[in-house]
Amino acid sequence: MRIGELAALAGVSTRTIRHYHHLGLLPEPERLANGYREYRLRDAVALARVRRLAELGLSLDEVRDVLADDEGQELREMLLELDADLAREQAAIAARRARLAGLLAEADLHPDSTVSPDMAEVLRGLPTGTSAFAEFDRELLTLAASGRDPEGRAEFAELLRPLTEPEAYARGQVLIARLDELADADPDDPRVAVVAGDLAAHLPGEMVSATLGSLDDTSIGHWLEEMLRELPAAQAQVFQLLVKRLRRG
Amino acid sequence: MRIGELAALAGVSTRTIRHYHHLGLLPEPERLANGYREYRLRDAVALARVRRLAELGLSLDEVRDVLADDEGQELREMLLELDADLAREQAAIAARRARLAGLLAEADLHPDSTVSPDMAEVLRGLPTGTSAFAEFDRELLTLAASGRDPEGRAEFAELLRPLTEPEAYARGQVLIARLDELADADPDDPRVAVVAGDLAAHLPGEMVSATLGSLDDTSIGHWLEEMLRELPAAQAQVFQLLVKRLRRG
DNA sequence: TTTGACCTTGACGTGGCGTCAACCTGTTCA
DNA sequence: TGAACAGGTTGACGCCACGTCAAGGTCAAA
Repeated sequence: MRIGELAALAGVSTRTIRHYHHLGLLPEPERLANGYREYRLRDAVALARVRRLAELGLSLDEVRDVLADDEGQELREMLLELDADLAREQAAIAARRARLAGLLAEADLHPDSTVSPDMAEVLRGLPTGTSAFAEFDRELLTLAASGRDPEGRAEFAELLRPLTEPEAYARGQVLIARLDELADADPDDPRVAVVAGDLAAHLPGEMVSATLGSLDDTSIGHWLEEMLRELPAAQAQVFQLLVKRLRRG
Repeated sequence: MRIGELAALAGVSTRTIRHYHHLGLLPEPERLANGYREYRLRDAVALARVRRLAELGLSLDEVRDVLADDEGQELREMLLELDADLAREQAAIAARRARLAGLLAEADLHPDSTVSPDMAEVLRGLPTGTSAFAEFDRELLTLAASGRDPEGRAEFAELLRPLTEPEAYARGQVLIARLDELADADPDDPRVAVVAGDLAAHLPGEMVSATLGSLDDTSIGHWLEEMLRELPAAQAQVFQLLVKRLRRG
């Protein structure tokens, strides 16, 4: 039997067979006078064994180990380990499909659909285009949300939900406008402290405590520092004062 | 923010970030005077988007397509396709785990456990070591079984089950011995036809019809021809006669 | 005689980075 | 001051299970 026949019989490519020879998974058979490999029944059986193990999901290295191992011990261990791997993979795929289902269920095809549906709703509360500060806020929130797992994002969106209600929404628009007015102001401008105070009053209590908790994580605190450097000095100062004020209670 | 900080923030390696720059998934940020990349908030947001899409299972090429696409149309298509892929993968993994469970449930750790449990039982009916013909038969059966899917193997083993019953088992041993005696015989030896006839009578009717059906497949017929060339001439002749006789009814 | 189907070896491509290597920069500690 | 150390830079190879050329040799059929 020549290599093409064996390949057709086993349902693999000739390249695959030669690959297995190269890896030592399959012994090289006799050669005919013209150099062609001449396969016999035992080669077909050996190839079928390799394929069965490979199709179970073992790597070719593992297949070699199993074949080299005369007792079934190693095989059993590998199969157990493999089953555990597959179970994990299965769970991961299920989780991904769940997220996908959530995204697909949303008819909303705005680019923001790459954040979770809940977050999309929150972000719509921010004015677009007109306000540099709102842009900053949007990015901060998007980033903060995307660092969490799906349920974490839902919780996060829940913390922010009070800001989407009509009354709070209107106050939020005003605050954003007042922050934008500080774009060119001095950090010592008296309006800075006032806005910081109003902002502190505006934010939902639960959100504040959750945020302060995570700010105690030094890496997140450091990261916020970095980000504030992108804001005009007075606006950054608002945030500094805000954090101080919130920490005090 | 430098690359290490961004990497820590996003939960990826610096290598990953540079890789995304290379692929054009992430714009190269400004450089500091020393050549270091200086990242800003928008880069962190962009990276988070790439990661979210990649973690959903899109390839990086697909991520690039989605990012380049301003409407959500392409994203929606990809997500649908992706979900179908994941569903297929899920089914494949479930099938593999089912096979694994079957193998693991068998306490039998003999090397033959790489064939299905049913087949292992059938193969135990063949004498080991003493008979070259039995060895051939074992290989043929193993190969024939391994070319099928799990339920196909179960059906196949079921066809062969009559041969494992005590009476048929004893007759089988005798037939194998008689075939071994033909190892050095001439193809025209009168015993050849006799053994072929007894063999035809011995094989289960359902197995015969199923086998003849598949032999009409030219590739399988050709394959059997190849395999018979490994047998001593008289034994091969037995098979040729057997097939002729069975075909006639 | 030519075509066409097969075979041979060898080498590069795939994806998503990990992991060197070889070098530069900037801070910190003795 | 110097040396260590923790960053950064580009570039190149490694991984896995083969797919896919490339550049030929072999053999049966038209």
